[in-house]
Amino acid sequence: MKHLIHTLNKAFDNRVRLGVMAVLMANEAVSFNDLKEALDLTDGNLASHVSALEKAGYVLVNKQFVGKKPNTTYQATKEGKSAFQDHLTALEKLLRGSP
Amino acid sequence: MKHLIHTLNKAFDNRVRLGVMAVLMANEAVSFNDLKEALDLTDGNLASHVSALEKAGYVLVNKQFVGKKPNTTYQATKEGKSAFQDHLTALEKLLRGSP
DNA sequence: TCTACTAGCTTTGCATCACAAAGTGCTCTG
DNA sequence: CAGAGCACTTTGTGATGCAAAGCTAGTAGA
Repeated sequence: MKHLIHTLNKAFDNRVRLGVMAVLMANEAVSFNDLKEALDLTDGNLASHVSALEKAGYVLVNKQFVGKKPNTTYQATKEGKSAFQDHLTALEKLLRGSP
Repeated sequence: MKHLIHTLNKAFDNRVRLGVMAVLMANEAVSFNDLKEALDLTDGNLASHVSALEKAGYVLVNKQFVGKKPNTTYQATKEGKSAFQDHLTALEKLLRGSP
């Protein structure tokens, strides 16, 4: 008997990735440093989680120069947004105890 | 700058433990086998997660005999319920993007 | 040109964790 | 006595989280 918990997306089962997605749902594009400060993470830590989300096709990476400085921004893909929504509704269903 | 994600309870940051707590919030007492079937887990897997929650003081273990068969039931402690509620509200705040 | 600095990673290393499968000890049933 | 059910515990393997250090490319200052 398959339970709801098995439908939760493994890509989001981590607090940092939840935070990243939450920020990216609320803001169109967010820079590396803004994300890092917003979530209070070390850069390596953030980089690894973001790259995991990128590999999953859930975030889009945009490397460019702003003035003379490199600037990488991230945004959620359409897939990412809907997968995240699905994850949230599954979570809610699970937590409201209504199978 | 501390972010909400750092206030999420580590004891609950796993899908199985979320499921266990959700079931225990909805039902006063649940037996080992019922939990195992409800969540579709192997017994070893369930046992380890439940014992983690027990060590955290979030679930209460009740060993007894029903007729002649051993029967272990679990229930959420008061601490467990309130910690879980806190976790959920933190989650919601995080996901609704309203700091 | 030498040095320092920033942004954004990648690598390393360690500790933790999830999970399945197998094993254990107990009791009851046939 | 054999077998089965309950509730674990142990074992083993592979994935994960995380911090810290290292690295690279470009820029700015002296």
